[in-house]
Amino acid sequence: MARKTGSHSKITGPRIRTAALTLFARHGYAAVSMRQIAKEVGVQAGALYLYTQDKQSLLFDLMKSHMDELFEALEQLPPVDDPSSELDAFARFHIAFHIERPEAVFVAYMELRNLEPENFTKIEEMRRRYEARLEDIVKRGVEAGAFTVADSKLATMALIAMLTGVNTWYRADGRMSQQEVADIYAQMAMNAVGASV
Amino acid sequence: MARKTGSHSKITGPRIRTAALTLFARHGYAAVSMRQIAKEVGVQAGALYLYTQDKQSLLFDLMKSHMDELFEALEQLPPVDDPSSELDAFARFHIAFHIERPEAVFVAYMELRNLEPENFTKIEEMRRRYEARLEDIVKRGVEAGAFTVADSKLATMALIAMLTGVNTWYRADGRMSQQEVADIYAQMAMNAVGASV
DNA sequence: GTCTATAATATGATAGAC
DNA sequence: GTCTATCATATTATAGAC
Repeated sequence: MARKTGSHSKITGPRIRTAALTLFARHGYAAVSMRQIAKEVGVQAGALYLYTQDKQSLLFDLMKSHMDELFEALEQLPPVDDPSSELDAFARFHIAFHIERPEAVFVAYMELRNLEPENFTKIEEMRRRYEARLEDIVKRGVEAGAFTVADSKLATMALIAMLTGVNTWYRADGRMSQQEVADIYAQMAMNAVGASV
Repeated sequence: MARKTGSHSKITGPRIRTAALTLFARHGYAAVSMRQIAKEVGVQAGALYLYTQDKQSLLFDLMKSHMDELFEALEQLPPVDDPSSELDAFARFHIAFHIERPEAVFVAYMELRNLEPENFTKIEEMRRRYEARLEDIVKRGVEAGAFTVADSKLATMALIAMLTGVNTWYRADGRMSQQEVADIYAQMAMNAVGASV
């Protein structure tokens, strides 16, 4: 496996992805040109096509990787017994995961409409699956008499929106630590479904 | 004030705004061309510039109008005495207002990053003012002993995110009426801040 | 693996005819 | 008030040199 002079395939690929993620998050997919991405990486525009089939693939791969990471991390959650502990753990997990990668979260949500139909379907399906995980917890809590909600589906959507909303205002250099934020939001999530803590 | 044949200034202006709003919501500001908007309206691209200074003004005017309408509607809310009733009324107002104009809400949030700096500042200031109205309610509720929250600012952000989240899934032809949704969400909002209903 | 050059096309905005 | 034509520029993506 001889390496040619000037070859950087192991490093350039990830740098392109990082630059694209940052630029897409800041200006939006449609507003960012391949030349901007190339400039950020320090290569010419043509070189990008050695690492991605086209601009759309670049976006899709970023969103797909984000969702893959989300599920991978979710599987690491230690199992707990009662629904209240489950919801508490999920809330804390969701906040920790999302707060740590604001750009990816932003792109995953904001750029859905810029995905071509079949790519959109794939990402939507993954998002649906993730929400179903939370809905399961809510439903089990209701069945066990631990939660009081008028509608499990609506409660699930309300919880997801509330928890993900942290990303709109949280700053690492703000007045609160990630831990404090997670504590407070987990409590509000529990309250929202009428759980006693 | 003679009117020339073929003059439609009274009707074309609003139609341009409507078309732009729909297209911006569906595809994003950066992805929509002036020619697309013109085609939707049924005029040539050049004619758009009789009604808007440029593409950026078109976006800003849409967002500004949306925020103006929001405040106008908020002022119509009948005053109530206790903080619990105030929060209940605000939650119902917020959902009703946002659920009725999904495109404007979507654009107002998603296209913030495509506003030029001074336009961005103006819209952000209005958004901040709206959030402050809710924060006031939360704070008064805490002082009155009606709510139990760890932090008023975080509770406010959590409530706004939860309530606005309705727009991500609500469809007029769905299984629930707007009234049912408002009832359920208002209840969850009250729960979240530990209010007894 | 990266560059330069370029094809093919789209863009925002304006000028001038009607 | 609207249209056609156009300017000046930017876009994605590819071909071929090194």
